Formats: sequence, structure tokens, C-alpha cells
Amino acid sequence: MSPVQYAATLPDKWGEHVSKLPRNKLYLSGKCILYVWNEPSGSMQGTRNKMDILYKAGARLMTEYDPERVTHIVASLDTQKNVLQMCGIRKVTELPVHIKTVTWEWIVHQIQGINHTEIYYEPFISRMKQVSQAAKGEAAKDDASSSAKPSYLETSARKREETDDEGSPKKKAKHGPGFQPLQPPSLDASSSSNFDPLAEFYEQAKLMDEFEVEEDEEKPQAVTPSEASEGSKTRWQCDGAPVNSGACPNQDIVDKLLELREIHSARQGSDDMWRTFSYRKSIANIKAFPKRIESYSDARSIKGVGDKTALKIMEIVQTGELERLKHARTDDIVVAQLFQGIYGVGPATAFSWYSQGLRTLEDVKNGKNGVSLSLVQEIGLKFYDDINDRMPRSEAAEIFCKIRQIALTIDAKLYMEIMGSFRRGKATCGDIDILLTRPTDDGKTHHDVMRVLLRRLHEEEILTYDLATPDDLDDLEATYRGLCQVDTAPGRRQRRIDILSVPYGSLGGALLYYTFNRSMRLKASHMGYSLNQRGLYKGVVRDPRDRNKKLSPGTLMDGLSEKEIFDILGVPWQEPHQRVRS
DNA sequence: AGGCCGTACTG
DNA sequence: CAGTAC
DNA sequence: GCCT
Repeated sequence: MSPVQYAATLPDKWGEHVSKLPRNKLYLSGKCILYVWNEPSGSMQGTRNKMDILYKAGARLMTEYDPERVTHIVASLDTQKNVLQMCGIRKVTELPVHIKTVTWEWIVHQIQGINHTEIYYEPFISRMKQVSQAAKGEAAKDDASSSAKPSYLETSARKREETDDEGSPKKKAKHGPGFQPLQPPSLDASSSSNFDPLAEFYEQAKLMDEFEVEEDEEKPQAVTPSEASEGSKTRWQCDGAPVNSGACPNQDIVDKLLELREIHSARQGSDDMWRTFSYRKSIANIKAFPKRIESYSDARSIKGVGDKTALKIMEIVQTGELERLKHARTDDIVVAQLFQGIYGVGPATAFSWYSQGLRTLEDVKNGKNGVSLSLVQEIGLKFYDDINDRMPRSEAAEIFCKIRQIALTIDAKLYMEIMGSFRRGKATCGDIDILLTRPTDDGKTHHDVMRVLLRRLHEEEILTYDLATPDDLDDLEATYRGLCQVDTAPGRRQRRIDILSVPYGSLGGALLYYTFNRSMRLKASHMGYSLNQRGLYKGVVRDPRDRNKKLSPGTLMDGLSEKEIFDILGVPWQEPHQRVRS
């Protein structure tokens, strides 16, 4: 059955189901979506799954191009030529600007209630400029008063992000009726594989872990009014912010515990290390707890919250304060936290400096008492504020697109993916995290790409400082860490960037690894496998006396797709609704 | 009582 | 090797 | 710190 034929069966299959859904679950209602699938059809199942998802979210699924009706085209870099073919055009720039082209990720974010403007999901570089200019024009129209800053996404796109998405009258669906923890974004490739098992995994993970959610490394984004209120009409509520940030009924508790966690993580010693680890987990679960915690047993019912933390929570609930916090924030801790804001400085260095009498960043800069900095720490100190700042989503998008553009001139078959908080739909990003690989079906690899790319990016002055360069630049697996800037204008902020390449056979493993490191790895290890960024290893033998010690590393099962890894680990890759399928 | 993720780069 | 970052 |  062709995709078109399949689409025709959807009303029979899901029509009734959809008609029963409450309005706020029809995340895509009013959208006329043309879904462009991948031709190799190796993953027809993927196409069907996605069509199901689109239909069930209330979208109008188009099977042919009608410029009068289509509002969105879901595509990827890989499907560009299919787009041209389906639309009967020769270049994507011929598409009218009112039709949005987006990656599948946009769909996922819509369903999660994350409402970033479509520009951020533009799969085609050649279309970016015209689309963003069109958006800028629109923005200028309803915002004539603001003195526009020049940079192209900064003003227009970001403003749109902060106000609202046009054409989506629906308010973001917060927690639905009853408890529904924030569903983490899926990781479908915006520019490659056509199938997305990760969304399904999340469903499964929710069932397995119940309240236990993935920890979120992000520091809370303090959305203070002062930060955004310059310009009277700006709303400081970030519409694109994650669904759970504003609505958490236990935010005060979370904040206090976070402070405590920060204190422990600033101290040296393995005890504090594990306490930090523990807090991270309990805090993540508290964030996801759907109602106000009122009693000790409420608190204890949350996974990762034990006796001690429950008592602390009750103290916060009853007094609004945590006595321990005042007591704990001693001078050495405060200074150590300050020092550890320097990239490359951890607890050991910070306390060593403190014990040598250093107290301020000035002291450090002046090399007081003969302290010296490593090269990395010099950079970390010089750009202390920049590195600890978060960048607007638009800036991450812009930098990534520039880099992708350059990379594709090196090798047009490269696969690039932006990971991290950008991919998770955050409104601001702490860094830019780029995954790089290349299919090997033509016998070539990306073995020399990292070297050339880094050189080019330095030449273009996009990369400015190296923090860590791979030992072997020709290795298919290599990690680069550094600083970058969106343009060379003086005073541009320096942003943290990581570029990591993986062998193509490890793509599936890498995507999983960087998304679900904890639960997935845990399950793998329980089943006698081991999952790392290279992929899945089988036949791992662990010392029964010390599960950490591997007697045998096992052998790499190379080239597994994500689906195969799911299968092996016994994680059903189908969403509940798809199992209903006969 | 002992595990809690594992890996790579820097100096 | 310890320290650091992810 | 929590969990087994």
C-alpha cells in the first residue's frame, strides 16, 4: 500500500477516535500538512506511524500539493528532492512564503505544547533567508515602534517567540487532565532517517519509570520580569518555555532544593558528589509531581525522595524556609561557587585557591599568591559571563545553520544534528551541541571532515577559542569543545559549542546515548549489554562482586539502527495507539 | 554496607 | 594520575 | 542523598 493509499484509510481507522478527543488535544487542528516521506521506503512503517500521529493530532493530511490549502510541509534535507517532485517545482525557494516548511521536530514540539516559530525548524538552508525576512516584515508590521536591532533572527524571530505564534489560537496544552509529566521531545532526525522510535520509547519509559523522569541538566531559567520588561509591551512569560516551568506547584521547594544541590556540588569529596547525584534525581521527580506536596507521605511517594529530603520538604512547606540553607552557605562555599563558574575549574581547584587566600575573580585574574591558570581556565575566566550566560534559541539556530552550510560544502552527504537543549525545545540554550556523521553507502566516510571543518570555522571566525580538541582528528569518532560567535562584530558574545562526530554505524547508538543515557543504559547493563556512544555491546561480563568492573568489554554490535537496539533491549518501539493496529 | 554512568581531554 | 566536563 |  502506498503512503497515499494509506492516508486514505486514516479516517476509518482513527476518525472516531479523533472525534472523541478534547479540543486541546488536537494540537494540529487547522493545519493542512503535506508530509513528504522518504523514497527508499525501507521504513514505510515510519511513514505510516507519522501519518497516524499527524491525523490523530487533528491535522488535515494532504496527499498532494495544493498551494491554496497547504499550510505546512513536513520534510527534511533528505527529502528535498521529493518535495520538489511533489510540488512540481525546481527549487524550494519557489514555494510561497506563506507555506511553512518544517522538520518533523516541529510536529513533536507542537504536540508537546512548545510553540516556537516555524523558522527554527526550517530544513532547507536556501529557504531560510526569505522565510526569516518574511517573518521580520510581519513582525515589523505589528511592532513598528521598536528600534530594531539588525541581526536577522534576533529581532524578528525572537520577538515572535516571546509573544506568540500566529495561527495557533489554542493555548499551549499544559498538563492535560490528570497527571501527565512533560513528555520529553523525540529525537527524530531533521535531516535523515524517516522513522522515529524515540517518541515511542518515551511512552514506554513513562510506563516503566512512572514518576521517575529523566533529569534535566539545565539550570532553571530564572524568568525575571526585569530581564524582559524593558520595552513596555514585551511579555516576559516565555511562550516557548518548557511546559512545566511556570506551572510547577512545588516550585518553591524545587528552588530551595536546587540551592542545596548547588552547595553540595560545589564541595569536593565523593559524599557530596553522590548527594548531588541524588538531589538531581529527586528534584527532577519533584518537578514532575502534579500537585502541591502537602504531607510527608506525599513527599515520600515521590521516587528518589527519602526520609531526609522529605523532612526538608516539609520544613519548606510549613515555614517557607530551609534553615539548613542559611547555615550551609558559608564563605568558602560562596567563593568556591564563584570560582567554579570558570570553565575548567572544579571543586579541587576552587578550594585550593580559597585556601591560598583568593576570594574574588580579580584575585584569580591577578594571579594572587602565585596561582596560575591552565590555558582552558584562562579562556574560562576571560569569558566568564558569556560562558555562564544562555543564548536565545534564535542564536543557536543561526550558528548551527551557518556551520551546517559550511560543512555541507565540504561534503554534501554529511548528516548533522543539533542536540542538547535546542533539540529539547528550550527557549534558551546553554551551549550548541552538534552531532556529525556520514553515510558510508558510497564507500566514503567523514574521516577528514572534522579537521577541515574546524579549520574552515576558524577561518570564518565562527570558532574563536579551542577548549579541547580531539586527540586524533582523523578518527571517525571525535569530540571538539570550544567557543564560537554568531558574527565577528566586536563585543559579540562567545558561546559554548561542542561538535562531535561518530561513525555512521554508531548513529543509532549515539542518538539514544545522548538522549536517554540513564534509563536506557541501565536497562542495557541489566540485560548483560553495555550501551555507550559507540553503540550496543553484547556479551559483557561483569564481575559479580563488583558490577562496575567489566571482566570482558563485550563486542560491539556495529551498525545497528535505533530500532534494532530497541528490539534487542526489548523495548517495544510501537506507541500504544499503534499496537491497536491489526 | 555499598552502588549510584562512562568516556575523553588536559596538564 | 587527578581533575574536569559532558 | 537514596535504594537494595
